[in-house]
Amino acid sequence: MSTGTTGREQPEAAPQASERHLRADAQRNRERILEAATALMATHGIDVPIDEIARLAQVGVGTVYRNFPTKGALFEALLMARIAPLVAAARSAATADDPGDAFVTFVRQVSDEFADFRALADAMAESGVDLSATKQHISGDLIVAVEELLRRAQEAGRVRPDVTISDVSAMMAGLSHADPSFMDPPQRQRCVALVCDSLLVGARSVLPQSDLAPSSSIRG
Amino acid sequence: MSTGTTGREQPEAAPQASERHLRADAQRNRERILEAATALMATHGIDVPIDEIARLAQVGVGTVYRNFPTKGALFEALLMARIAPLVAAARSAATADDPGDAFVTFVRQVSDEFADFRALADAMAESGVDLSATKQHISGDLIVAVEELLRRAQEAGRVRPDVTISDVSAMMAGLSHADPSFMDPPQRQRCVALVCDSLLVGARSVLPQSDLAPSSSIRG
DNA sequence: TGACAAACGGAACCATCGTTCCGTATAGTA
DNA sequence: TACTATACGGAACGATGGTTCCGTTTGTCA
Repeated sequence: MSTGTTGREQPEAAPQASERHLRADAQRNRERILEAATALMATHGIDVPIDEIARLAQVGVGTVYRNFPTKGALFEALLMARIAPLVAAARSAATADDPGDAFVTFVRQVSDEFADFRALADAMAESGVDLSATKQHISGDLIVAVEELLRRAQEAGRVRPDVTISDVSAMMAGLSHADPSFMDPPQRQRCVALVCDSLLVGARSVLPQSDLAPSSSIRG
Repeated sequence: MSTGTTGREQPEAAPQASERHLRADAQRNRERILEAATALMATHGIDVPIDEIARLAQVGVGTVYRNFPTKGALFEALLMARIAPLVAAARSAATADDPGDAFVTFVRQVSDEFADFRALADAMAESGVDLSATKQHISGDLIVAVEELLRRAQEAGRVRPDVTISDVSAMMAGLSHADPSFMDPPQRQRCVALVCDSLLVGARSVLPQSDLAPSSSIRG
């Protein structure tokens, strides 16, 4: 694994990752595996067994292991494919006209990604454990990008100046709990709004209505 | 154990076992098991193997299973012992002179409990799955108690009127991620403060200093 | 002290899951 | 068509962990 260091492993489908010529069936199977793994890890997270991925992809487990040396490697490949767009989004947000709005939009985007791909939330939850070099590198990029976004939003006076990148990371990790299995989308949006309210200067969002929460609160 | 409040524990798990007369060694072993399980689940969460609990308690696994029919039952017994004081705390907070402050104190208390007893955070995280009748009953009590506390704090004008009990539950579930394994205590306190800021009316806490997060936020 | 039910310990059992191995099938090519 | 490197499938392996079983030990009481 620590060979090469060309660093051009493209997780998504990775056609050029194989310099050598892949047989047609091998190419097709690789794509099927990535598809199946994406579908299952989206809903079931990291805990889905390799056997099930193989079955859904209609290949044997051996074929999965021929493409990815370990389950972790497969997991990581999918994860990187998910994180890369977030890095791009954070970078783009950092240069937006209104960094405050861009910050909020980015937080919502991350939460959406957690909901769409449970395995990402899993990775966020178990933050710190068994991160490979690649994963650390890319998620490092993410941190750097968010740091810049945060700085801009603070300079624009939209995000509280006493908030740190650690705070933002931690609050986002908290949001990773907002998976659809026990939280309906409106509730998740309410949480995002609340988290943003806590980070922004003088913000008080109008919380979206939730199905599950009939607010019979005190409002007369 | 910073949670204190009421230091008393109620290790009632197997109803019929507590009814009939227990042999002296059986009684001692039962206590040892509860002690060992508490210690291990506090740091390692629900994932600690029964064998390790038995070893620490210096008993065989069979003895563990004679006291608790399944691992889940043992887990649940410990959990209930942790939740009961929180229910009491919530009830007492609801009648406090300043329900706003009491609300904040309670949120902090829950977060402390998550940090002190990782298994509770695990349970909060996997919210909804395989809750037994007992567990549902007691955590139902907790919800009711927090609901009352929330209502009072809203009536006092301290908590935003548009916040629901679902919001509070969800935000607390998010805080359950704040386990010590990747978050130092000051960082956890910052998160609690941020969450409270999002729920309270016009609140903007002074965030406690974190070891890991030098507050050179806007970059000096 | 002797008898016996209660309790004990931990080997064994079973299910799950990641990973490996190897005999077989096939895409690509001459 | 025949040949072979490549790829395939899935049985088998090993580790882990929850649970059961049973021969042995021990507390209790007469």
